Amino acid sequence: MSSSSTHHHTYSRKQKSLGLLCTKFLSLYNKGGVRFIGLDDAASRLGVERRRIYDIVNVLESVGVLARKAKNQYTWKGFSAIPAALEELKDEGLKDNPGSFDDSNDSAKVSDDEDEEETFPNVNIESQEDKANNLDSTTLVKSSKNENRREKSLALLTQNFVKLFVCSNIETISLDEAAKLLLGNSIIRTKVRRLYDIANVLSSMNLIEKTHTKNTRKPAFRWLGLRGRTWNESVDLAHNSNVKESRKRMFGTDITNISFKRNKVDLSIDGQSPKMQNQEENISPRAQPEIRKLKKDAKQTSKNYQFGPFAPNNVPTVVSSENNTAKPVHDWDSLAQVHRPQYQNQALKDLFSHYMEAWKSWNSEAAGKKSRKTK
DNA sequence: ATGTCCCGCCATACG
DNA sequence: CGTATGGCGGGACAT
Repeated sequence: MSSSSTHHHTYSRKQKSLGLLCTKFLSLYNKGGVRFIGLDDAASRLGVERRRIYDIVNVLESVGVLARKAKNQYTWKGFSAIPAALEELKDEGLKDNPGSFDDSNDSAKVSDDEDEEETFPNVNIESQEDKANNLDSTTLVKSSKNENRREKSLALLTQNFVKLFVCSNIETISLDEAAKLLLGNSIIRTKVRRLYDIANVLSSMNLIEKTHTKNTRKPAFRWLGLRGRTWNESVDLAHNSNVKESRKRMFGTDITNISFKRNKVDLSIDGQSPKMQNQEENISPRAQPEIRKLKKDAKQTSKNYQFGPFAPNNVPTVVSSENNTAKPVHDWDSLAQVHRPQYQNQALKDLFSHYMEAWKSWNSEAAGKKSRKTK
């Protein structure tokens, strides 16, 4: 395989990005009727290696869009499952963070802040059977390993990343900051890299959007959440597909690449898949049957508790101010402004304390760079 | 130079 | 053992 290659430099990184791949994945399986998703099928259809599918699937599962069913098999839950998933992550996040032994404000900031400051991201693994375990050592060991494994999984990182937004009033955050907040056991650098992956797929779902910090400095991501979009099974996907991509180097004649592997195109599960999606991701549906202008959009600034877009259980009549063709109308922006960045609970305060500490130390450490890990 | 992040080696988990 | 998962990070591409 490999095929000589290295010839046509039509190669463009963007075309192979995880985000775009995720968008394709989504549009491919969001078209009604899909219930099961085989990883092999997805991989061959999207023309990528299995490895990439794992990345996507893991984060999608973290937000409820997919659910693992069995080996090589996932169940499509749809965007409508997102609200519940976020809700769950939310109180899960608020619930944990026991603080272990921190009743008073964090005192002193450890002289040597190596890397092990974790305090927030704690998978609340209920130990309801921490004592009465008839489990043989094997199980214990395995469990321990799984835990350790899981500890650094993309899925967990994703959940914690999301919790960051959903549990606080943080609206925008840079990946560096996020990585520091979500310190685990891995080096910051590695974590940031993973965060890029996560951010990309989350972006393709429009749960977040790339921007820059308030200081108009470093790039960062802004939480969009459910906004007012119709996260329902019907239609809607609205991947912001900008057509302003005529930024080619060599020559952009086509997007041809992707070597359709055509591995095993069985498609047994897919009962019907007409013409499926067109070639491009730019579907420009914008159908929007009737755009009831409604009122001026009495934004739900009222009291949705704290985060507007949390549909309790149903799907409110949508408000969706379509967008798509061009720059999405961010009037959520103003909505976001309404939210006062005030911490409403102790947990968040703590979180921010640590955040500040980490930030400062990291900042002072500055470009410590070159961790030169003894290999 | 710094920010992104693709690619795929290879350790693990699983069967 | 073979196969399925998915950490992890070198280093290429973007800005």
